[in-house]
Amino acid sequence: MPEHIWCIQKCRLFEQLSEADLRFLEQRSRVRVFPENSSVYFPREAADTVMVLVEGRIRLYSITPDGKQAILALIEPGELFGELALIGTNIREEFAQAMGLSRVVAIPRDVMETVLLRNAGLSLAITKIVGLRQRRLERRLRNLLFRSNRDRLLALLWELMDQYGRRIPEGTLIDIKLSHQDLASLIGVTRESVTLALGELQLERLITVGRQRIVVLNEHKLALASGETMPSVKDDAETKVRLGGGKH
Amino acid sequence: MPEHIWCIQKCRLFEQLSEADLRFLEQRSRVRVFPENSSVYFPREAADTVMVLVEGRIRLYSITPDGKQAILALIEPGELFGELALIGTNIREEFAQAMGLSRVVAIPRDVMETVLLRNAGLSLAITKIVGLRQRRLERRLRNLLFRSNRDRLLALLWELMDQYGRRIPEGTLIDIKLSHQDLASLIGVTRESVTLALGELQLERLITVGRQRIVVLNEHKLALASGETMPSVKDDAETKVRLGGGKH
DNA sequence: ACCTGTCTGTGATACAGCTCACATTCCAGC
DNA sequence: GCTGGAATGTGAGCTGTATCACAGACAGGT
Repeated sequence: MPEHIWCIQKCRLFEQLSEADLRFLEQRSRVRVFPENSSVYFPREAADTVMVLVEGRIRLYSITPDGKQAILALIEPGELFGELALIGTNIREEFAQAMGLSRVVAIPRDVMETVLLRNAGLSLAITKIVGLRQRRLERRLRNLLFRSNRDRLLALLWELMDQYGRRIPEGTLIDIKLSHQDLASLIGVTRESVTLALGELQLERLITVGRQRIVVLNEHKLALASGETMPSVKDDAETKVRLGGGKH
Repeated sequence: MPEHIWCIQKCRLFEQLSEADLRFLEQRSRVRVFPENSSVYFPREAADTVMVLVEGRIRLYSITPDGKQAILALIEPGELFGELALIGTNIREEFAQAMGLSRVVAIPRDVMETVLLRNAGLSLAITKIVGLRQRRLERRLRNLLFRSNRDRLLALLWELMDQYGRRIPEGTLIDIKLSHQDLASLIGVTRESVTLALGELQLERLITVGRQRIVVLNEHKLALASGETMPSVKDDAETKVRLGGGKH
């Protein structure tokens, strides 16, 4: 009962649960610790637990046929992952790897389901979380489709700034250690291309780069460049019909 | 009370609701009909309703800065969409367009939330649906990252076969009308490239193509080619560590 | 049966990005 | 402090795709 409860309570998700439910969860779930770079789960492994990350950072990725790593998501403390165990899926589809020493609570599927059925509020909260993740995915998707190498990187920086940005005197520090290779794996380009593009952006005074360290000098310009601030819409019927090459 | 109830009940999602809740939903939501190619909603529009598609088909897409259409998802009857209204988001981020004459039930956010809070079961069901959609998105993401034009198309065909496949004598018909342009918009390549690649696949006797009509001749070969059947895992510690260019 | 607009097919050309092959810099751990 | 491995920087090809510019085929409406 000691750290379990602490871990679970720490996650704001569960704070609305009753004492009884908390204890129930606590008894049935297990805390596991993963050293840096160790694997939390693999594709094809049985997916019978939902995971909550307590501390550390998890990288979800898959491997393309030609051996390249494609990062699907980075999980932060307090976040849920492997939650697809909740839906019927019985095997995992990606790799999950600890990026630093990580502590994880694993909740069996049926336990989670029971608690959810008893707590409509929690259920709703989870729906919202999954929904949020979905929105992130959709954004990423549209930032990959049809976009140049450079634009993908800009969009990624924008996203990262949103999530990990921390104000410092010079500008906004992206407060997470990612190698060029990691960035590349996030947007589906080669490591060399990232190096190149980062160099260019630095020349343009948009950012400054150091080893695993990026500072955004001008948020506004980045926003513009990444196309993330939607243009002030002035869409009359005309515009709509012409847009895109599709059939309209 | 006439067709409303009918529409809502038809959607299996809601079949577990009590009479009272059904009536509540029915009173507060509105049915709307959209002619072919009309818009259901736009980016930046207020997102205060969750939509359920009763009949027709909806295309969710966004427009890239250089005017290309990127299709995020196709919605089928019985499916939920615009569900991000449920989470805090207050504006839509994509275009929703009717691909054929479509009938939609629009449920105000607060109504939906009320019903969800009263029905943990429904809540769980929705979580599962959103989860499913998420899995689709993740698959798509990894099928775009690092993959050649041809492989993207193969992966897409596989996905479409899964979803719209119908057995006919010659093989499996992909039972949905999509132009080459549509396919292109789904995988982020040009229309010409799709035409080319489809031609190749036809030469290889993998598929036969007609106007807005694709028949998969050999599912098994397609599965292999699309890389969707994971290779029989034989991952010892060795393999794991080397895989991908990342830092391990 | 027309005929108009959408869909499809095909080439010539340009260029962005990948590949491969290194040199260099940095940091962590002994 | 060294020093080995990871992270970064840079260049010379090559190749896959986008672009552009058409021409033909089909479908649905009048």
